[in-house]
Amino acid sequence: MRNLPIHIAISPDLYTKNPDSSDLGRRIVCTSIEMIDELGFEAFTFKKLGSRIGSNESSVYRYFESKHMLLLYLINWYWSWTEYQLAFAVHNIESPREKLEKAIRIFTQKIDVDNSFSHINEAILGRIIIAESSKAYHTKDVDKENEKGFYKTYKRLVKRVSEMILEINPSFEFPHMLTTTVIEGAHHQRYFSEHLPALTDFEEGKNNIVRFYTDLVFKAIENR
Amino acid sequence: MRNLPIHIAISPDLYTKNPDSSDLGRRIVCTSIEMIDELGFEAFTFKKLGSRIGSNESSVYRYFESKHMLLLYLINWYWSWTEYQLAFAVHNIESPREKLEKAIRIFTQKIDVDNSFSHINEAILGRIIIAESSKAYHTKDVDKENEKGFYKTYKRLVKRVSEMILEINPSFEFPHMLTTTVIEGAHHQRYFSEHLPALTDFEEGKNNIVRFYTDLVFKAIENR
DNA sequence: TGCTTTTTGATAGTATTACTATTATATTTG
DNA sequence: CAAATATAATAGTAATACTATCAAAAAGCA
Repeated sequence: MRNLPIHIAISPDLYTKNPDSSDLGRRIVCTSIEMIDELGFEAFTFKKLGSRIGSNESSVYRYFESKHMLLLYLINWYWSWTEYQLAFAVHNIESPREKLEKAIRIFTQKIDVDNSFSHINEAILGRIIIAESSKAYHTKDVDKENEKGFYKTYKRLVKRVSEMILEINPSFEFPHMLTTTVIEGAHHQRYFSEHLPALTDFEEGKNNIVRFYTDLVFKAIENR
Repeated sequence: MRNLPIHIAISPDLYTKNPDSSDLGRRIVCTSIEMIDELGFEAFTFKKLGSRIGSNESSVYRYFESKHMLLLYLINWYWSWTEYQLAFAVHNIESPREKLEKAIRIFTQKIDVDNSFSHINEAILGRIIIAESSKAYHTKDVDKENEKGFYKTYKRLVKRVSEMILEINPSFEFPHMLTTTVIEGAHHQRYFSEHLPALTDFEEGKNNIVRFYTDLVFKAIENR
């Protein structure tokens, strides 16, 4: 997938004006990624963002209704991008086990920059997803927002991986649980490894997160 | 453990004045649990809490420095309570496998009220832990707060379960990862089952969450 | 080129939040 | 009963998460 100019389409429900349609919009997105990473989501404001990009608050509001909608946009962008990574990784691979192994690696390995999408730094965005994405759905509005389709990118990805699992073992009862356990779990382990190391068994360069979850999945779907 | 007046001690670093030392303090804690559950953590304020308990904002601030510290207090209370549940459940049990199985059940089953602690409703508190607890450590201050010991109750619990795992298989490489994967994972599944069912395989009354994670753990620690 | 439409920028304003500070009034304790 | 302590009431502050308005700049196009 490297260096191919693939375009990631985001549902118009997630923005007021498409940030990909103007230079200002793209600067809003890429600078917001930097700033959320630097300041954390709570300390990040549209006012600060506006002044950093040499514009102002009201211009940002013309693209995104709220901070929260911007976060949802970023999350959906990230999962769409991951979906492409996944599609590319399993392309032309026959073996269902090999396909699943590649998928697990994508979710559990360190997130790397992908040159295909110039203005977005996926490594930084990955850190935001790890640290902030749960705040997007742990809200009193989840149900309403779920109906509006704000989480559909993630759900589609989970469905895709679940199908890979069923390809290997069609009688496995819990493919969705296993998939979300791996995706969310890997994020936790990455976060813990940096901030709460007592909660993990991370060791630099030993690929423990990938190894742990790969082993976990293949043992789980085995018919004893 | 039912109906025994066990006392849960919380580190004084987590409060300004011990809420367990006065009637007002206990009302602050138990009413805050109700209100966070009703309103969600972001919409919950000390002002609203003060007026609900027939007191006011400034009185609440005398017990807790901030909303965030109150959340940390609740989280530590919850994990201490879970630690008691765990100790009680494995007491007098010889078999390491049976002990671990009981532990997994405690983390994955539906949270139930425990009559031992009159003023706190553990079932509601459990919902708060599931929906809000990740907000406590996904902050720019994690490292500082970790040094101050604000997460030590949770870390101690994870350590305890990790030791149970190692009792069964001393050569298992990732006991902490496995433990946090189960605890955090089970919380996610409970949340998803209510709000994002496409992400899980929950079915009422079929005990899928307990079954899934029990199976996952025992297969994972097996030496193939 | 001029003219219109659209996009952006600047300023102002609002309600609410997350506090702090002060002081008066209860309540407890010695 | 006095002194100490706990609580309640009020006021105030800086910041946040927006909304509204309007002028200036840029883009589209005849």
